[in-house]
Order: sequence, then structure tokens, then C-alpha cells
Amino acid sequence: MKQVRSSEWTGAFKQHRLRLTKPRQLIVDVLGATSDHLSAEEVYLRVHPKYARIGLTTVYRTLDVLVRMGIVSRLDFGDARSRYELVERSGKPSHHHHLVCSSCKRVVEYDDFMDEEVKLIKKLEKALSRKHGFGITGHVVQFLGLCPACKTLARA
Amino acid sequence: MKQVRSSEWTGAFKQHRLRLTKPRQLIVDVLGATSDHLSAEEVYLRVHPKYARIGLTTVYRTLDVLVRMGIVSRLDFGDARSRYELVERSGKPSHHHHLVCSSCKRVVEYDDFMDEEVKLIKKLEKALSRKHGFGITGHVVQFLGLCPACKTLARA
DNA sequence: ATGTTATTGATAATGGATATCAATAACATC
DNA sequence: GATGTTATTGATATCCATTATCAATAACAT
Repeated sequence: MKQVRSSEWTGAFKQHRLRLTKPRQLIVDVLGATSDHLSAEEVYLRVHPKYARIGLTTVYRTLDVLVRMGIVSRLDFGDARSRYELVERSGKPSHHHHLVCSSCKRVVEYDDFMDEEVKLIKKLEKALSRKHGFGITGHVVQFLGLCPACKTLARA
Repeated sequence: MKQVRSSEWTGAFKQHRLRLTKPRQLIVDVLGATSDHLSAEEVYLRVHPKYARIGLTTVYRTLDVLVRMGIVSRLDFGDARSRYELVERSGKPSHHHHLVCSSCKRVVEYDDFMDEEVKLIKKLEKALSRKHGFGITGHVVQFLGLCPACKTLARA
């Protein structure tokens, strides 16, 4: 399952014989219009004004499909709900990772030393794939800590 | 909050004025006796035969305390429940990461290229800390994929 | 031995996510 | 453009991991 550019998602849908429905279009639109990491409910709330009969169930299902197709990434920042972002979105570094405040869950995207990181990840993927026979499809790299605001509060 | 060796956990408890109770001892024992990544319920089930009046609530609370003290790591393998492992356990590489099958959730621990990885992580921690003012306390590195068995099934 | 208070555990409640299933709407075909 | 097939939707009920509540209990300092 290889990555699909969000700009080509309609084509990918057709190839998989998936129908191009209004809810699906609006959900991709919402994800493309923000740099936030939205939860399913937040996606629902942003689609609702434009399409009031959207159902939360549909949002969950659609996000699942998009993740499985490699158009969307599912993220976990430890706040008990999954969050989603387009894999490819204009104005965002194509490859990035996340720095998360474990207290307030604020998220910073970073791409420092990404060349070096990608090189190491590729090397590891190859080694692990050979050693354990896994077909590797993705990775998670994340730093956890306290943001400046929460650090100050912790001292109080 | 710095890491605490599991062998010294009783001392760490005393320093924090936390009481050394039977449930807490048994929970640490269970984690020390396995290389599995247990869920809260699995910990509960393994303590129960030795101490039938253990409550699931206590297990959740204790695991939380242990995580906050740096004695235990909370892991997320995408199967909708947190899993736990001792940070330091005899017979396990002290620093390692996980390769997870996204289908059956099987987990392989690896420590390949760990020197290189640790060096990069340290460098990133320093850079991110300076750039964004975070006090960095931890990181997640994880590879996702399909294990040999699930790969075969997927082809069927 | 005793008092203080951290800890426990039964119970109920929360909340994100999923299963069910009849109604609807894409879209291939004519 | 009309029509039939079938993927998709969404209201509803449900699941299940985790957390809140609070009276009873047990660590441990004195």
C-alpha cells in the first residue's frame, strides 16, 4: 500500500472501486484546509456546517479508509483519541515528525536533521525487514516533553 | 523526573513518600517476571492468583504512578489499550524500540544501530529543546508493518 | 499501641470507537 | 436520461478501556 498524494486521491478511489461521495470529498477538503491535527469529532464539526446530515460514523469510517489507502496518517498524542493529518499537504514539510507536550498536548511539527533521520530510518527498515521478515509500511518518531507554559506551571 | 532502575524502585517510592503496599509490590513483580508487554487487565489477571482481592482500579492507578516515576514505560501498539514494560529489566537490552505488526499486533524488540540512533536522538533533543523551549522527557520510535504470517494472509 | 492519612477496591460513569441495518445515492449499463 | 445494482450512509445501540467517587482499609510515623 503505497503513499498517495492527496491531490490524486480521487484517482486512487476509482482504482479501488470506491465511490466518490459527498461526505468523502468534504472530509478530505477539511483535512486539506488546516494544519491542525484533527480528531474524528473535530472533522465532523467542520464538515457539519457545509453538510448538516453528515454522521459521525461516516467520519470514522472514511478516516479509516483514507488511512488504509495511505492518504491520511493516524496520529496518537496520548490524549485518548486518534488524530489525523493529510500525508501530503501544500505548505507543510513533506516529511516531518512531532514534538508533543505531555501536559497540554500542544504539538509542534519539526523537520530538523530530517535528511540524517531519513537515512537512518531507511537503513533500519532494511535491516529489520531482512532480520524479521516484516513488510514495513511506516514508522512513528515522536518527542515528548513539557512546553514552556506547562514547564512554568509545573514549577508553581 | 529521571529514570529509575526497577531494582531500586522501593527506594524511589520512599523518597516520594509513597507507601510500599502489597498491590504495588505484586504489580512490579509481575512486570519484572515477563518480557511481554502487558495491558492493565493482563497485569490484573497475573496478580489475581497471588492476591485475589486486587482491584483493577488499583492496577491502573499503580501503573500510572510507575510511569510518572520513570520506572515503567507506557506503550501504544494501536490495539486500543495501553501496554506497559519495566524500563530496566534484566535480560532485556536497556535501550530498545519496537517493530509492530499492524494486523496481529505482534511486537519485536530491536536494538540494531542503537548507538547511531541514540546519537541522533540526543542531537534532536538538544535542537528541539533550544528551538521550542520544551523540556524533553522522552521519545517514541516505532516501526509498523506486516509480520510474515500476516503478509501471507494478505496475499490470499 | 495508636493516630494520621495514603491507599484501596466496589461501583458507577465517561467517552471514543464500532456493530447493526434499513434507507439512500453512486455509477455502470442500457 | 432512466434504471438496476450495490456501495455507502447515518441513526441507534453497544462495546470496552479508562476514570471518578467514596467509604473502608492498611502503611507507617510517633
